[in-house]
Amino acid sequence: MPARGRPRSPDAQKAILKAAYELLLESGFDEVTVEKIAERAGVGKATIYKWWPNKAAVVMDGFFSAAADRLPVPDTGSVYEDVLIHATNLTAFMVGPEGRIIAELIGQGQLDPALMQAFRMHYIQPRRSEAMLLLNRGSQRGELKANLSLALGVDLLYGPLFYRLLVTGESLDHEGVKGIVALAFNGLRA
Amino acid sequence: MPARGRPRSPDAQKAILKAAYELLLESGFDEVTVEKIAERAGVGKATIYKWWPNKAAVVMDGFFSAAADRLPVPDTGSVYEDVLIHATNLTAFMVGPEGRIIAELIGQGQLDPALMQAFRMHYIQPRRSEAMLLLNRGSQRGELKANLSLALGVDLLYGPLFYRLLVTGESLDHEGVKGIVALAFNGLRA
DNA sequence: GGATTAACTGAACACAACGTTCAGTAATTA
DNA sequence: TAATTACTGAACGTTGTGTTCAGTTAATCC
Repeated sequence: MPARGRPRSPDAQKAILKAAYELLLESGFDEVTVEKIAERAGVGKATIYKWWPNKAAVVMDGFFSAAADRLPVPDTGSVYEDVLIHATNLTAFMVGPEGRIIAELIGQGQLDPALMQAFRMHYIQPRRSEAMLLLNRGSQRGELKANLSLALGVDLLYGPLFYRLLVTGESLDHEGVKGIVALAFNGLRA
Repeated sequence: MPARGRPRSPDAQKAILKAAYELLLESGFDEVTVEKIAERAGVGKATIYKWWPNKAAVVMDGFFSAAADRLPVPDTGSVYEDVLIHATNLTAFMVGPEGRIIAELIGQGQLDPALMQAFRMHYIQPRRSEAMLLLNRGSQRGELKANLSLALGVDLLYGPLFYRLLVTGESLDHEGVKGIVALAFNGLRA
């Protein structure tokens, strides 16, 4: 059942998302305005409001469509190694230019529940699933505490990383990640 | 050296901070406007801008002046017990009405470095200092790993709490806190 | 091909909040 | 009394949001 009238322009959609992401990367969330997105995308402002309810929604969609790649999920045979690699990759992302974006979007999310839910669904949950996969494999191999809750394990491992990114603002280099993961693992091991 | 002209009105200051905090509690950060604060405080808007650079600054100051009490620092003789109590108290705060405020302020902080720095100085650091005091006592008693970095220990214990508050949105009841603290402590113990 | 349907553009608009400015008035010290 | 500084109340400019509307374009249906 093909639509009746003029179809939605895929080019316009792509251009909008791309422009939104570029502007976000260049200048930060509250420098981005819907008018600028429209201008750069070569599109009428009304078109944007036709498909997204507000600025935050477009910008977040732009982020998802640009940064949708999932992190590689390592499989070295050791949970500890796997988690260290995964956490290191995630951290590398978070301290780069994308990290400021993630922080800003989570920040905005604190004022906008719908936005936060979208961010959880599209970004947080996938990362958690990846991590839980690793932990689950280790658990099956008997490398972890018998009745360990995987979700709790993820909280313990990744919580401190986000805590630093969002709250304390401390730097997060490779050594830092290693320290956190190592210490947390003392608690998780069989 | 008493000031030259008319002195700053302490009543006005108090009224402004009180109004800001009340509005924040009632309606959330972006429902609060400077005009509403001025109106409720019975004060000219110009007076507010005379003493604070922007809305975020007044609102945060209002929060500090209302919620400035530090958490009681327990001393049971057991680090584990002490930390559990402290973490439980902090969590109780964070899941209450104040918790939404904390999340909103940290959220705003992601877009405003000066604001975030103020929040760290007035709220985050004191909590961390309290926690480090507890850990330090335990360390002196030999209850913790020999060369444990106290700062890292705090990250491991409190990171997951903030992570849940700000990122995953999972509920945080007493059992949840207990689970996190217990698991983290496996990693910290001697 | 003509009629219909729906999307897109571009411009105008109303609205809200921010932050500024200014004239007039109040409180304090020299 | 003069000088100084703060406070009020109102007006103002600016920016960004989100809406609306007339005109145009791209598709399907008959």
